[in-house]
Amino acid sequence: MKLLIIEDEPILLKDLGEFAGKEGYLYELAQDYSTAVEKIMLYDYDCVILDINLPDGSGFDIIQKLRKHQKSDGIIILSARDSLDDKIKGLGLGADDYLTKPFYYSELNARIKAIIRRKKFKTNKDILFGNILIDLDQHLVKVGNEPLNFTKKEFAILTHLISNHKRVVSKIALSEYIWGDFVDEANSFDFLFSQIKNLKRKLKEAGALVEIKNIYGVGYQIKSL
Amino acid sequence: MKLLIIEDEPILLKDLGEFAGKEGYLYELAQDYSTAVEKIMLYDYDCVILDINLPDGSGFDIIQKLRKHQKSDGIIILSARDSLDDKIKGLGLGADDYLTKPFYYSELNARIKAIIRRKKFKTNKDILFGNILIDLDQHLVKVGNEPLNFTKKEFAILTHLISNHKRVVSKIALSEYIWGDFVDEANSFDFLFSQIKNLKRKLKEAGALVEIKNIYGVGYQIKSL
DNA sequence: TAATTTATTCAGCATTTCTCCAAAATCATA
DNA sequence: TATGATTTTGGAGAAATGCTGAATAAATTA
Repeated sequence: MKLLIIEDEPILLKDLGEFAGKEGYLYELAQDYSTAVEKIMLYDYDCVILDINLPDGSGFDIIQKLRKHQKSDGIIILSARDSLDDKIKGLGLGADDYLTKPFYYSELNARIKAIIRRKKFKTNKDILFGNILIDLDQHLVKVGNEPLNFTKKEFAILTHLISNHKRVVSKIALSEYIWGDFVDEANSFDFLFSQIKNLKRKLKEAGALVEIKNIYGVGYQIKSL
Repeated sequence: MKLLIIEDEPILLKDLGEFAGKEGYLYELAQDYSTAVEKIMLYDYDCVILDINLPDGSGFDIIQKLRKHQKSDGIIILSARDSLDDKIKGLGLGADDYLTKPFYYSELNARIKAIIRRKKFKTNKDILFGNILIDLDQHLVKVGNEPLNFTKKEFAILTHLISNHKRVVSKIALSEYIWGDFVDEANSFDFLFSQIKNLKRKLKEAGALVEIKNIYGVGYQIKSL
């Protein structure tokens, strides 16, 4: 579950980052328009949180760029102005939701979760795969009826595999999703293997009816048994 | 599925090679203009990944040469400059897509797959031959409805035969396609025979309604039964 | 700050794929 | 049919890829 947070005001940006971390999201930060555009063009996020007023460009532009390039990232607009015009314009360009500063983090969080549910899993309900139940609201995974503790990265990998369960996710794509701009210096996927290992172990111990399958030389695919 | 990667910057070239290997492509590397031109004229690639700025010649030239000689290789341009002019010029000369550095490998990969689908198989959908379904996205082959595991080389041979199913593919052409500039000291096609052997076995075991036919002294042709 | 949890790194082991070889089978045609 | 060339087949060992457990580092929490 990965967010991109775009906000020029440094303190708010930092706070938003901390909020994201605490809530168990993976995230990247962008402080200006050009950084944001670069990141958006290069990679897929589950949800983009976007300040409309940036010093070096318009947030509306970013929305347009995303949609023009068929990116399906969720978009939540933050704006200081409580302007109905801005809201209409933003939603018209393809944003998914709108929040006026100041806002409560709980409010932001609720909207992020709603959007991710809708966009990434295309449902409004909890996500069920095999006997695995993902409760986005609580950032919780249940196997059968027992809650199971996953770390941030394990959770991210698991949900990413589940939302892409119809395809093989390559090691590179998975690594980029989890670790961001991924340079493979050591020519090794050791860190990915480690995460996958723990994920598999926990799933097995809990009796999950799913299998994370390796496709030799390519990547992984999750299957329900 | 074979790529030619043209890039003068050694580290990026190496990284691109590793990426290609990891994603399950066959590939060759060229570090300069003249090597690239030579390879392009001699062999066919499914997709050429091309840095526009080379020390000893222009990437635009390479595109022109390819198109002038009716080669149908897909072409993806890499460029450091985010110049609209370059993009327009490249696409005008016959390139298929464009990517600005830096880029994420998952993004590059998505574009390669889209191009190969369009160019090699002239379709945007999955490829169906006999009861064999090839899903390029997943690097997956289904026979009937059962997924079947092929190795990188088996997969490459199978798709190459299928995309050329209307003619006989010579042993030399197949070998060059799989093993690159293939020097045949012992005049032996042992490598190829080994691969064909396994390919045939897997297809047979899975009940595929195709036959890989040997044309004595020439090569192979795949036929649907 | 100390204690605890999470993430990364590494070396050794396991598995899968590739190469190479040799023997058997098949083919073309003299 | 006999002959040499070509193809098929089986399998051993090498190479590439993936997995595991333990040690260390980093981050988080108390």
